[in-house]
Amino acid sequence: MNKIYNKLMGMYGHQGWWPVTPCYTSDKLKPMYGIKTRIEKQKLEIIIGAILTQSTAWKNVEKAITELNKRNLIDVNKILKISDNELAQIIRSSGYYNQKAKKLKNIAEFLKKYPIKKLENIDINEARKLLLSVKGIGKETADSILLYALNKPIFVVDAYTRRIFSNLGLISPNANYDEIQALFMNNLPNDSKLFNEYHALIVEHAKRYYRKKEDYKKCPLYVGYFEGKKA
DNA sequence: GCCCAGGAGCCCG
DNA sequence: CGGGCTCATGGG
Repeated sequence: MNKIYNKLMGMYGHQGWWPVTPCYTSDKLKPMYGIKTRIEKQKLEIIIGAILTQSTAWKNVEKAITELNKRNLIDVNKILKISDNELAQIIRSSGYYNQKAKKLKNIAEFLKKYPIKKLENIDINEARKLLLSVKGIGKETADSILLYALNKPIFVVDAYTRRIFSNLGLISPNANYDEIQALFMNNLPNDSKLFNEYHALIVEHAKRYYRKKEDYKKCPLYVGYFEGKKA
């Protein structure tokens, strides 16, 4: 696991996830990257983005987030105030917009009860359980929120992770979420910074080699892996 | 026109 | 517990 991480890092370098809209506060431009300097609104934007990107290309999500920002809707109370239908139209570009509008309402309601500041200070397992209780938030979205918005050390598993590592023969093609997550977390140091970069690198790598099945065999990791085995 | 995106819920065996 | 279906826009 560590070897592959180092190889990906060598190929693509620091990814600096999660991509967040820069934000002006007291005439100072907050940096786009660097989780420690993020302000509350940017953390909320990450949570919203994590929901909007479910089975959706990030490019379409960016447009929706831009529309939300234009209307100052990266705000729990405002999300609760706007009608489902209006919200759905604003996030239209992200697809599944009716479902996602409801999901945003659900998370906003949840955040009234458990504000981001509170979530940051509770135990990671407890926070995960709470997030999973929200309708529309499954394991991957919950873990993305924990890692990228709350800076908690947890490994995010997605379809790309399964594709790459089953192609390499390191997991079974139908391994479930928990198995895959355990494989990474049991073989890597418990470091949110590492988990952050690793997942981002997996996505970057998969976009290049794992969109079409016929490209899987061109994956440099695959080639390297089997060459290394031979040698 | 066809395929698939940084999934999740629900229903069904 | 796992497979199949639905949700929907936009880019290649």
